[in-house]
Amino acid sequence: MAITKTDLFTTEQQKMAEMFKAMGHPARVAILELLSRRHACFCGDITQELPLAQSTISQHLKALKEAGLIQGEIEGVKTCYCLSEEGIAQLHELAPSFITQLNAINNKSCC
Amino acid sequence: MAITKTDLFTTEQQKMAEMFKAMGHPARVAILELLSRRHACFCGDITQELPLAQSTISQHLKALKEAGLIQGEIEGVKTCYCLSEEGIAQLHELAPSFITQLNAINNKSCC
DNA sequence: GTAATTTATCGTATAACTACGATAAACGAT
DNA sequence: ATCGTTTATCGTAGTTATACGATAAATTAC
Repeated sequence: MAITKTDLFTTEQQKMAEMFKAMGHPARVAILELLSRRHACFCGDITQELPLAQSTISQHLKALKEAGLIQGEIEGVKTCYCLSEEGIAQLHELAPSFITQLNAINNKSCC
Repeated sequence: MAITKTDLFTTEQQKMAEMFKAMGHPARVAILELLSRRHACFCGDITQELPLAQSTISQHLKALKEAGLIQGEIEGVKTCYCLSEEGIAQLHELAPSFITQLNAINNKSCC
């Protein structure tokens, strides 16, 4: 994130920004959609679906995991990924109300 | 964003990622909240509210503007910022359904 | 034990982000 | 015209992101 004055904002603002940032790449949006449709995926499955190298996919998975949106379970040689219950719950708790709150009424007379 | 294979994803995925990315920083979350509350702000107002330098605020405003979420109108010496009607509409159109779609049921039996 | 499979990590190159001070540009007021 | 105000941009430094190939680590299969 480069140097970020993270301690100067509220916990909610930080958490929301963290989740939004994790979703701020087309590949990660696609991964979340994939996990939502197929419910559980091995890393290899995702690598097959997306036009990116395996190592790149792994990095995106790591980013989503660090943001708490997904979780991974090692199953023998493979690792199975799925959406994280707590992470998605927190996303559902914070994001929609924030987004809904944004209203651009009267913007024709912006000032 | 560094090198992004942007043409390998759908337009929706790209647009959503672009907006999420724009909201992926606490300062920009705070700015959006501020614009939502006060409806219109000069750059100076925001600089007073947030603990960041004026040039940094200006950069964040530029990022939000390039993502289409806000707009700015020059008013004499000052510039007045407010939420963009089209941008917020697009956000409302894409983001909630995407977020709601994400369900982490049965994740106890992840695989 | 060896080989094959799967995934994470390392190394690397390039680009973007974050932050700040300093400066330029544009307008209003005097 | 000059000065003060406001904002955008430039320049810079340090950090992070994106992508890939190569390699390591762990398990399965033989």
